[in-house]
Amino acid sequence: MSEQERRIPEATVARLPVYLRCLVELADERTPTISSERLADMAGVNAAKVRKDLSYLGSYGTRGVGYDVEFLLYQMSRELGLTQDWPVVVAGVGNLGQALANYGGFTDRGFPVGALVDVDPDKVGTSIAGVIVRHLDELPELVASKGIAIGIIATPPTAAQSVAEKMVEAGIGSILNFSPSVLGLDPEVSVRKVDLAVELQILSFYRRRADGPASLGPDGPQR
Amino acid sequence: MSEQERRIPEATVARLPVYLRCLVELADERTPTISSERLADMAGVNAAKVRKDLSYLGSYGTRGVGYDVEFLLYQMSRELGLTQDWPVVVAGVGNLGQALANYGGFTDRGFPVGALVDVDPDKVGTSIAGVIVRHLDELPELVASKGIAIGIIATPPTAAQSVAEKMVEAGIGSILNFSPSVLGLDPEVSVRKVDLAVELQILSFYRRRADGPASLGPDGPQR
DNA sequence: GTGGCTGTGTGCACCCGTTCACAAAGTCAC
DNA sequence: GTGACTTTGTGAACGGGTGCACACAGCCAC
Ligand SMILES: NC(=O)c1ccc[n+]([C@@H]2O[C@H](COP(=O)([O-])OP(=O)(O)OC[C@H]3O[C@@H](n4cnc5c(N)ncnc54)[C@H](O)[C@@H]3O)[C@@H](O)[C@H]2O)c1
Ligand SMILES: NC(=O)c1ccc[n+]([C@@H]2O[C@H](COP(=O)([O-])OP(=O)(O)OC[C@H]3O[C@@H](n4cnc5c(N)ncnc54)[C@H](O)[C@@H]3O)[C@@H](O)[C@H]2O)c1
Repeated sequence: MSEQERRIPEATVARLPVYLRCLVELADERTPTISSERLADMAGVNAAKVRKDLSYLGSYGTRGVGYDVEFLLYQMSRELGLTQDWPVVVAGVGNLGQALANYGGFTDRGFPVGALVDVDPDKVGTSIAGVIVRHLDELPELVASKGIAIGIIATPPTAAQSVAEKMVEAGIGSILNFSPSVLGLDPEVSVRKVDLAVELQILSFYRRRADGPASLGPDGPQR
Repeated sequence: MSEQERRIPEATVARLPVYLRCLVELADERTPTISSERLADMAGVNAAKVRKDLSYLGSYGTRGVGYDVEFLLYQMSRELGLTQDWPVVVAGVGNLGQALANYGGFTDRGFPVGALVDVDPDKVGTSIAGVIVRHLDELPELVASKGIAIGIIATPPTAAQSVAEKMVEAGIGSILNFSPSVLGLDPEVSVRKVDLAVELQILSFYRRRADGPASLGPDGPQR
């Protein structure tokens, strides 16, 4: 696995953020190195999988020792594009949108809330977590001026498709969709969907089956 | 594929709720039948996949015609265990917990909020969406009296593991975890995790790669 | 009834991802 | 320097999921 341009498998990409969080934790407690075995435990996956996943980033381990936490943390952040901030815009500041806007965890991880938009005149102009809610129509200017890269959809499902299209028009190329609706967009645009009702229904399925196999999460086994 | 006990693949289970939502939409607009092709379009998947998925439920289609919407809806609801309600408890009524409690979409889909629990004395005793917040310690009685089947964790990550254990002790067998923490529980317990920061980081990865392949969602391609 | 048409159900080949197992690389004690 | 020990990196086997392709079931028109 030399220094060529490796293509990282989809499944691995989905696990990198989990490893990343483990590494942050380890770095916080000043652990200098970590073996694939222990990291696997923390992340709830198989050790061989950890090694294979990490090997896509490069041969950063030391045989007989493990991985240098700080170094791996840096390499992984770089690979995930987390060496820079990615401001997000939240569309729809209802129940969920407000919770997202008030949540500090995103900003901490490099995803500051650059803008909030809604169409409700009662909401436009109000301020949430220090950010003033703007009208959806101002999206293009907001995206341009704040350097917004990611759009989060927290509108009712009926509005989702049109909001998504406006985001794409405004230059956004990555969308996280919380509404239970299937978006039809240019395949160039990266879309991820979080559908809470779907999660509950999957749990319901396994429950009904008198405890079938422990369910798997979005991206592999969970613990 | 006779009337024997079919084992439905994990990947199929994750898609059934998506089909279900499409069917509900179709039923609402009084569409009598639907072809795999059209349903595939609506769900954003491949038509052959739809047919194979549906075939696990039984041979409910009519060749040359398609599937009877109402009938399929019923069969699928039954298979997903949605012919009954599954009350949920939300642990942690902060930003996210309150948004969840206020959200009507769960109750509509058969997942009423049976209880809310927290440990903050300022929150215990208050009422959210008509449900009084109780102390975490009351979980066992609440689970028993309200027939709660599913636990939703919306506490800070540090509390997640201990809350999860208390849920399991109280008799809960299915958990939806919103905190960014890896839970270690009896494999009998079904756990699903929704980690918003992970989703954003995955988007960040593909964005950095100057628009790699459109990302895939939790369970397959998305649109 | 017959023929034509539409769309299901599924066999099959392929691909991606997982896991095992082990050689090689590196560390450390002496 | 040598040897024992630890842990990586990866080849190879396996398993599950996807999507093509097509036989054939069922409907409709006449
Ligand atoms: N609240 C939850 O816990 C929760 C859980 C699961 C899913 N969801 C989904 O998230 C979405 C939002 O849920 P919610 O509870 O926050 O709903 P909500 O009704 O509280 O808020 C929706 C907000 O979107 C705004 N809006 C409507 N049309 C818009 C448009 N075209 N552009 C911009 N904003 C617009 C509304 O003014 C409102 O402020 C829904 O699709 C819902 O299904 C929410
Ligand atoms: N708010 C969001 O939009 C958002 C987004 C992504 C992830 N999350 C995750 O969801 C979780 C909750 O986020 P939040 O923003 O609502 O946090 P929050 O701090 O607003 O609320 C947490 C609540 O949990 C309660 N709590 C603490 N310990 C508890 C315990 N042992 N048992 C029961 N309740 C307890 C607190 O009293 C508080 O009410 C966090 O893990 C966070 O990382 C939240």
